[in-house]
Amino acid sequence: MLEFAILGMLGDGPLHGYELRKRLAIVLGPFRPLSYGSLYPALHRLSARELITAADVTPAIESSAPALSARRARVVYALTGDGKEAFAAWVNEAGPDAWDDEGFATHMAFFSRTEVRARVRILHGRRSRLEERVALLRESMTRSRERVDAYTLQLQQHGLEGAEREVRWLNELIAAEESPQREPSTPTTPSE
Amino acid sequence: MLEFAILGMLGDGPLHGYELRKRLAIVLGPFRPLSYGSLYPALHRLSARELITAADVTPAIESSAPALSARRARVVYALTGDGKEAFAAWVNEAGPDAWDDEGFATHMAFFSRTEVRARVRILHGRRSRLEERVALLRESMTRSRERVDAYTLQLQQHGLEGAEREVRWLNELIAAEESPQREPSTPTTPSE
DNA sequence: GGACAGATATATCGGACCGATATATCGTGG
DNA sequence: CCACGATATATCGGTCCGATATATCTGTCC
Repeated sequence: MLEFAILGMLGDGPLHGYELRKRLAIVLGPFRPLSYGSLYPALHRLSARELITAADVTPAIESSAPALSARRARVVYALTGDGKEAFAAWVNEAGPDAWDDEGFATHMAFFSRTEVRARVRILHGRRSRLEERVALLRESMTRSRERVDAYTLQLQQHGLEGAEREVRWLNELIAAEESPQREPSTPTTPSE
Repeated sequence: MLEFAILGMLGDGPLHGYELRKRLAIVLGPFRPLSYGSLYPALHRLSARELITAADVTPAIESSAPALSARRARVVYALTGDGKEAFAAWVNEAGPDAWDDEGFATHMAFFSRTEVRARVRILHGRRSRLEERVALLRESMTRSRERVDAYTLQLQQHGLEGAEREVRWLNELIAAEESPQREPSTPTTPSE
C-alpha cells in the first residue's frame, strides 16, 4: 500500500525521503504522519526491485557556490519505467484491497490519475464494504441488546453512524462521477 | 493494547481463545475481527508474564459421560492476581495512549469498570487530541488551497467533518458524565 | 450410513508498519 | 560560540494482520 503511494508521489518528479514524507502526510492525513521506520525500508525495497532509482546527491563542496545550499548529503529517488508501469497497473485496479479503510484512502488520493471506469468500480466496491459493515453492526447491536453496557452501546452507535455517513458521502461521489462534468442543475437522465 | 483488552475480558471469568475472540469482536467492532495471529501470541505473552494462567481442558475421554460434550482439547485462560492488578492499573490510567483511535476505543469499552475521574480525564484527553486534529486539518487545507486536486480535497473535507462529529459526540459524553445520574430535564446548574 | 459443509479450536509464518532511538548537518538567535 | 530546532537518513524491537495448516465436532442431504 505504502509502496504504491510512494510510486504515485514520485510520479510528480524525483524527491528525497524527508520531502516525500511531508507530501505523503498532506495526502494521507496530517495525523499518523508515516513513520520513518516504514518509509526508508519501503524505499530500499522499491530500489531493490528497481521500481525506483536512488541517487546520492552530495552537497558539492568544491562547487562554485560553496556555502549556499550546501546541505548534507541526500538520497534522491526517481521512478523507473518499471515503476511507472507498476503504478499505472495498481491505480486502475479495483480489487478488494481498494475497499478497506487505508486501501481506499490511498486509491482515492490518486483518483486524478485513475481511469473513470476504475474510479466508479472502486467507489462502488467501497460502498458495498461499508454497507456490509452497517448491516453487521446493526445486526450485532439488536442481537446483543441488554447484554452490553451503555458505553459499548454508545461506541457501537457512533461507529454505525460514521459508516452510514460515509455511505452517503460515497453516494454523492458516485453521482458526481456518473454524471458528466456539467453542473448538477439539469440532470437529463444520466447514463446508467 | 490488545493485551489489556484480553485481561479485561477475562475479568468476567475464564475463557478459551476462540470464545475470547468472539467476545472481543463484539466490543471492539465486528469488522476487523482480530486475527488469531495476534490473539494466540498475545495469550502466550500474558501467560509467560503470569498475568493469566493457561489450563488444558482435555475432553475427558475416560470420564463418565463419554460422548456428551466431548469436544476437542481446549486451552482455558484465567486471570491471576497480578493480571487483575495490571488491568485495574491500566483501566484508570489517563495517559496519551488512551487518546489515539484504538487506545480510546479500547479504554471506553471498559468504562463501566473505570473510575469516574479517569473516565472524564480520558474523554477530555481524547477531545483535545481530536481538536488538535481538526485544527491541523483546517490549517493544512487552507494552506495547500489550489495545490491539491478535488479528490484529495474531498478526502480531507470528509476527514475534517468526521473529526468534528466526534468532538460533538465527546461533548455529549462529557456532559452526561459530569452531570449526576438524574435525567437531563432539570439542569439546575451542573458542577463545572 | 456416508459424504460434505460449516462451525469449533489452536497454532505458526512472513510481512507491514509503528515508535523509539541514534547520528549528523544546517540555520538562527541569544 | 553554543544551544536549539529543522533537515535528513537509518535501524531495532515489537505488535498486529492475513494466509495457511491441522483437527474435531455437528448437522444435513441423499
